[in-house]
Amino acid sequence: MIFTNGTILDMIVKAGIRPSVPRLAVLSYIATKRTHPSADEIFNELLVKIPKLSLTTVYNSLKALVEAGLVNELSIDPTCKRYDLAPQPRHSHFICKRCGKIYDMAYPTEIKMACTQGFDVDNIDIYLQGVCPECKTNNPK
Amino acid sequence: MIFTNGTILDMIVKAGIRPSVPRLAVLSYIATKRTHPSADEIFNELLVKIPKLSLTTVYNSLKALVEAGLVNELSIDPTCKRYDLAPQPRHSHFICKRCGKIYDMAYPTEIKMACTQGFDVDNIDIYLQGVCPECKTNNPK
DNA sequence: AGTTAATTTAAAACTATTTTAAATTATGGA
DNA sequence: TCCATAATTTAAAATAGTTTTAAATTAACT
Repeated sequence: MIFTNGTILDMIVKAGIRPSVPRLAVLSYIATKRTHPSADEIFNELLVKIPKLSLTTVYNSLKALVEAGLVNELSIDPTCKRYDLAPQPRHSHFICKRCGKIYDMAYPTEIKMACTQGFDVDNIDIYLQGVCPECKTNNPK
Repeated sequence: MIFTNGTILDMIVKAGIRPSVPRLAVLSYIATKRTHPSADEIFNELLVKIPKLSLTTVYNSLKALVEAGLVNELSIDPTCKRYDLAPQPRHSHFICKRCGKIYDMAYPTEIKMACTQGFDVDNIDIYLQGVCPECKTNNPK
């Protein structure tokens, strides 16, 4: 088991889905790097270690991991879906409009959501946009 | 000027872009219906009144309106971009996971965002997911 | 070991969006 | 008003992300 460790394996097994090599590798990649990668990024990175991997398998694995509740799909990037490890402390996401990098940010200590009467709210995503510190110095407008 | 009224025309002129028929129609549609429509929805609805309209023109118009600050692009729907009238009181968006309809919701009276030091935050989008009142009664799981 | 079910794969299909280049329309000056 | 120029629209093709399909492979269970 090269691409993962006990924790990743445990997560998948406990979630009740089969711990195939691609699923372990995909979840491990998302959990280790914390880049909120796209399917394409995951595919290209894993291809180095798993030459037979196909992009469809990455999509399949992501679908299984999302359905199992191990991975969250972010829609912060208008060009493609991004993926984040689900069992994390609640947090917001920031996308830099210069470099496109996505950062974790603190979740508001309190959100006063008025007027949700009658709605069953399962989740609240908070997406911030702006310029990251790195781009402010290295990539000024 | 069939497809608009003084307000829509004024908005476009004041924003400094040319008030072409497609732009007036697109902005008018977004402003009148408040369905947070996709480019495709806008195209199909307007096609009835403007038979020569092309989908590319709708995309072009949306791009111009977004750049002019009159329209906001929402990424709440993972399948396609949705559009909302920009000069509105700040509000959140709710997407129903049963029917896909998007609702305006109140914006939090206060968001305590910690840890944004070093980041220039231009915008904060709040996307809620869950089940809308209508689906709770008419479309139970 | 053999059967069945799940997963992976490559290929093709699909959908949303963008690009291209030509045609049309609007604008501003002679 | 006419002409030149610039902006906009259009249809077609291209692109990009994702999904579907069906066959091949792999794992699980007798």
